[in-house]
Amino acid sequence: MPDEIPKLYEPGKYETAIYERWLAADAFAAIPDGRSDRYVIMMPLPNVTGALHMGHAMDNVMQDLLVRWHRMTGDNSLWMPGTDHAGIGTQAVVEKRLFELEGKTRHDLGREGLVARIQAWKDEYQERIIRQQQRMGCSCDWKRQRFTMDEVCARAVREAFFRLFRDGLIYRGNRMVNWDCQLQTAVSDDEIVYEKVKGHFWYIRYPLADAAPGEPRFLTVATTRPETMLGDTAVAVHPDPAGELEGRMAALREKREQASRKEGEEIEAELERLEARKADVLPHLLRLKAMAERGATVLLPLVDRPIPLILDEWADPALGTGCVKITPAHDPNDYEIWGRHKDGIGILNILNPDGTLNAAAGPYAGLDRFEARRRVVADLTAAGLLAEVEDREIEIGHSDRSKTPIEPYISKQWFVRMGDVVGGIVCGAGTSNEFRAAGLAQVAIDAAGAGFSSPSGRRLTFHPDHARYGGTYVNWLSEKRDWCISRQLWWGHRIPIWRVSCAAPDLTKTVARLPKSGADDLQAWIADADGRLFDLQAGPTLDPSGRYDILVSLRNLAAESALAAALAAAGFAQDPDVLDTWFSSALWPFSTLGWPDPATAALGPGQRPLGAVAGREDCLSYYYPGACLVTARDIITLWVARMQLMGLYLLGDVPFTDCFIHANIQDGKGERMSKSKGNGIDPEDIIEKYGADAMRYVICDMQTGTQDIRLPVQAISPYTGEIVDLATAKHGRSIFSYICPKSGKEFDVLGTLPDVPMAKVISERFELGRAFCTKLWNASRFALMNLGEHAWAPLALEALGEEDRWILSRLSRVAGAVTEELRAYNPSAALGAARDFFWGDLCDWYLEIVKPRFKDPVSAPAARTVLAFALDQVLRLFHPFVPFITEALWELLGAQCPVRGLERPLPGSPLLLAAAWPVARPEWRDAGLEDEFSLVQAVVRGVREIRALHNLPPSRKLDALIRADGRSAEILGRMRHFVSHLGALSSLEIGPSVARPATAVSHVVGDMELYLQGVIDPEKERERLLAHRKKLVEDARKAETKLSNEGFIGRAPADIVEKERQKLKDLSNQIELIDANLKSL
RNA sequence: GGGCGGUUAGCUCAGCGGUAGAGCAUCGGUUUUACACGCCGGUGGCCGCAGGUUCAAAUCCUGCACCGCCCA
Repeated sequence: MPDEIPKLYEPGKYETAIYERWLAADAFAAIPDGRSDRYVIMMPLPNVTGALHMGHAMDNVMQDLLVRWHRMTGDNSLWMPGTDHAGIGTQAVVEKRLFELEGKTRHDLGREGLVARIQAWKDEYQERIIRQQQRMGCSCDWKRQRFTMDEVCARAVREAFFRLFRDGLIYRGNRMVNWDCQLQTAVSDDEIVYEKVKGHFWYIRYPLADAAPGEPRFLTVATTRPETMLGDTAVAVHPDPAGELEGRMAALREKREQASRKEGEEIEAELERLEARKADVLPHLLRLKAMAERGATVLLPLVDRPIPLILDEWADPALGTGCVKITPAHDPNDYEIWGRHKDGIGILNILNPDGTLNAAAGPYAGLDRFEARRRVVADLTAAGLLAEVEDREIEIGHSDRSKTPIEPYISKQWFVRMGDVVGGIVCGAGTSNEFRAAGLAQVAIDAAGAGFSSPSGRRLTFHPDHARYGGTYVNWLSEKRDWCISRQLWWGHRIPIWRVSCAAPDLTKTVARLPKSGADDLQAWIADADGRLFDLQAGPTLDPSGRYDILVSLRNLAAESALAAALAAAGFAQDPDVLDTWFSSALWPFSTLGWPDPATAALGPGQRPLGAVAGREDCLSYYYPGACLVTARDIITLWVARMQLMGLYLLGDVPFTDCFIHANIQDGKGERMSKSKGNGIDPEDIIEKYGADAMRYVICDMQTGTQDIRLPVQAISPYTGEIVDLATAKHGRSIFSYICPKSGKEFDVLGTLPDVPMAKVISERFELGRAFCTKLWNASRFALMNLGEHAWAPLALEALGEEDRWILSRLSRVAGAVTEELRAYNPSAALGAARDFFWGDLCDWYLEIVKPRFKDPVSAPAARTVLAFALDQVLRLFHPFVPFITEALWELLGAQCPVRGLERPLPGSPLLLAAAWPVARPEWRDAGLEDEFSLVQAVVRGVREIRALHNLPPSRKLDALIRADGRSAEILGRMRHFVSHLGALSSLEIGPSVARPATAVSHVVGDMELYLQGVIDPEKERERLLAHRKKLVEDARKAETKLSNEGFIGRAPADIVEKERQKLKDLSNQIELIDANLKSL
């Protein structure tokens, strides 16, 4: 049987079958049982926007590593998989395709039609994503797979929204958004592309309404968007222009002191410019400031609307005219200024959602925004109010989807109140974990602090650098900015609010029409324009001239079907918006487990039940809170923080206690890898070329700490099949296409050019992983070939050879080290420790030493027992990193050698996935023996070095003598057969008085000297000795310097000083020996 | 503009007070019956720059330069 094992491991032949065996055994299943140790990972749900790339592979492999390890340690382990509907992202790609392929907009399809299209897209990509994850080897419990819009998740979203709303933590208010006038929707910041375009800076003169004699009659403002003047509600000047200029200049003078010459010139020029402004502009600004202080007004041209002249530091006296127009409804900065001066200035929206001007624009109403600009400029020119026009390059944000310029636009949005609230909030209301907190953000901040105490006693820790990532988390949360949760989309969870707007006197009448039944499932508030909430009875106490909203939230679908019709009859309409995707993903750690009621969760066919079954707890109480969240840095604020505050608020406990932040993957140029940039790698391409384990191995090896990873990428030419380095290849006609250097033909890495073949993007870095798998395969193959018809029998440690005890000592050490490194979230170090043991100790030394024993009937059985045991442990240690190949070898080892162990048989397992994790055996540790072995290794390395230098192949046996005494002589004598065998020696003499034969070359190893006969090139030998001597002398000189330093002798710890003395002594001895050898050459 | 990182061998990265490391690449040697995707042995570093703290600095502190990321 072992003879049939092929020399090369071909992953493609094993991976699918092994994964299917795991699935058939339901080996990833997580079911509550009597174990109190449990390990829960909630997968950071990938978007269904597109397929996974290497960044996801990193994320998934890290999770699989942790969960497989914990499963082997005996924890009841759940890895919950799932996908995210990714509202804006998915709707955007589908709408974009719809337009490109069919020329249709979403309005042509209607809400239901579009949602059906997106659903189809989601089905396709969800399937693809799961396939990718399964090919990577992810050991998720697929029978718990969720999608954020599943019924079970939707119910949780609804319940969470209802509770927040009931507790007054949700409101509707104004917000400036990026508005796409063509698609008539708000778009997120990352969907805006900024382009430099040629534009103008228009200088407009505004008359001052009530200038006294000696006061200026005009002021000038500058703008790139003159039509927005129609929405101006103020003009601002700096409150202390003189002081500001002086301060600016003082700072520059100070900087000039230390600046380089070139910088100094620049600073000098700037100082001169400011000096000039003091003369030209400042007097004017000072007069304007005085006017502002007495409440002067500006008469807005073209519409003759009086607006106040105000004081605000945003108006920079060092720039432009020093005056700025304030258009709060159409500029984000101005909107902030409005926030600071709410009592003094108004806010005026002049745009309709389609980009035409509305009634507030007076005579310009109905014009398109671009036409309005032309008309405004023409009219200002005619009125003689256009002081100047300057050409200028402007950065303009364009919608990535419609390619039209984005407008800053005020709109009504829904918010979650993040700040502290009067009276605080109740967390975990109605649970045994109930406690009070100041507010949502604050409780999430507290949970990451050392002093946090909640009823559960758990808190959140980041790895591998809590100070850094905890800082990111706390800093962001500390802003306590309200969370905008509404999106003007059709794909997502509809906001469960019905509302009607009415005048204050009508409030009582409308409130009376609200349905009476099911009051527990209905929460209603009266809200004013700023989002302030009032009791339903508050109507008579409110400003009678105001308009108010009545907001109603229905708790669940049952309430909706019972009450929605009555609401509609009372004039209420459901809000058309959907919730931010992060709202549903924030609930992921418990919505997936059936919160608020696992017993009644609506699951898909074939899914595992969530409620209590046959004496077992329900899944929510068993698996919440989870253990670890695995993700990348950029998700800390978006998602980690939101999950924390939702978990704390709704369940009274952190959703997970540990958050492992892994690296991001960049390409060879340091750019973040993404498929849309053309530098992304599809994990399936790597798996096909190198194997899933090779990919996983390299990913684990790269995850060293907090450092992002550069992964240079290459393409496989579709013409020649050769590998093309994308960093150096010439581009074709697009930046995503390249020229194959051999064939001169063009290929494409994105698949966007229909007539150009697509190339797969890979990275040669994965060769390393493939080499490792081959090594593991072959070492196992060798073991299996030599284990023979091995009948297991117990073995006492004393019955073993020195090499046996040595490898067991090393094994015990490494089992502890791998575990420690995994605990410290250091996969690279864990893998490195296992690899060094396996490749270095086991393959390079132990296997080489025991080879002869397999032919010796006396010493073979012990060697076989130890080897089978070592291989068993190695496979277990590597399994979480490289699960497929180890599982395949486990089966072969089990067939060859079903019982393994030393003093007693190890507990077996048909599947390695379910086998027990190795534990360190302190009683096997033998530090003395390891030291002795190091000495033997040093001697063997000495022999090899001389062989290499003098071109003496191992086939040529050498005669060797070693001058050694005391302990060294004893050790070498005892292990002389290792030296003979590994050094390929024909004879070996060891002793204190061994003399150097005249024809021999000599090598100093510690306090010993090694003589090898039959070496002939004295010149090479001389060079080698001199080089060695040089290094020793250099080290000795350093040591001498140190030891002659009184500070060192006096202040360094005694053991350090002693070590240095010993070192110098050793070095001096070695130099003496080398000198003697040089002389005798 | 604010915050957080990074800069160590040709490349990708460890090390984070006590003699500069790994893998890949490179250069020799090696087809010895597990493995040439292997084995054996080399070469290669003012640890970004400038100051400081310390008996001792790649490691701690300050400043500068360059490169990233996040937020405005």
